[in-house]
Amino acid sequence: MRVSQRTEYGIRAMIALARDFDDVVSIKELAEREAIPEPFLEQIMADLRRAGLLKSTRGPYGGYRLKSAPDEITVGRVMEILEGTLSPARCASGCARQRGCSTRSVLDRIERSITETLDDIYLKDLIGDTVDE
Amino acid sequence: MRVSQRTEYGIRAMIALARDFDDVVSIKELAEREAIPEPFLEQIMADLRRAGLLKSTRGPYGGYRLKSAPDEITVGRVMEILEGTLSPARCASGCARQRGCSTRSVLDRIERSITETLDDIYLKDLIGDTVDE
DNA sequence: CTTATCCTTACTATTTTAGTCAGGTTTAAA
DNA sequence: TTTAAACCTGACTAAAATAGTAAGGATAAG
Ligand code: FES
Ligand code: FES
Repeated sequence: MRVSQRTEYGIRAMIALARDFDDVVSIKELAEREAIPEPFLEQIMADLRRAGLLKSTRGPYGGYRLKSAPDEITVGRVMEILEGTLSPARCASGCARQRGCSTRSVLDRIERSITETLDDIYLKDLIGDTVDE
Repeated sequence: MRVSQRTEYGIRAMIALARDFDDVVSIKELAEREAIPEPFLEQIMADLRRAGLLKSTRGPYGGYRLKSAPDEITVGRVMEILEGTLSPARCASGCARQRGCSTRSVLDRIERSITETLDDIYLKDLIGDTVDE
């Protein structure tokens, strides 16, 4: 049940952008600062942009910035995008046997508690911390 | 962040044994009933036994049974054994940068809420459900 | 003694994750 | 208007984790 490296990188990048909310930061810069492989980060940022969390500017002096303020973006949303879902279940949410499936009822409870926890943590709450890796 | 097949099988097997608390059930029987590959289940059961959740009897008419009553075993304990840990963090709990690591603080919060949730669910609470796969 | 069962270790195959690469598109600035 | 710095995309490869298999030994009932 570990979180993927991809997600971890994404969270770190988002926190870094939250700290630098007024600036546009390039992937190159961000990758260096956070010690993340540049082309890998590029993919991650593209996903976060497509999901509507970032806006990008192309060309020289271009880069990324948060689309909303750090106190409007939850870690839950970031993780949901990067992990695909926050549910630990192995079968789709519309599974026919869902009703009455013991394992599923347990996994659904886990999902609810994760969601509740993460929807309460905003990027803003994390920018005070000193290390991000 | 999905749970492994191994863990899912393990939970199902434990629930099945909870239903049949008075009997000794062989792996063969259990594997058939729950549609789990027999030699794979064998490994899983051995882990649960080594961790102290099951007791086994060898030889003909042998098999497994729960070591404690279904109202004394939590799903949290079962999952902890099968997953190794309930923490989604990628680095060990003694990581040097743990203090002040933003990502870690988020992952630790997730772990706490998962643990709280799962330590409240006993096998007993699940034996009423009709389907287990 | 034979057979059913657990027990252990080692192996293989499959799937997922992590990361790379190549080449295209946009845009600021010289 | 050319150049270069950035984003953008999709396909590819490598590594790691997971799922599952195989082989053979140990124990105990009948
Ligand atoms: S098998 Fe799909 S919900 Fe349990
Ligand atoms: S790097 Fe180990 S706790 Fe964050």
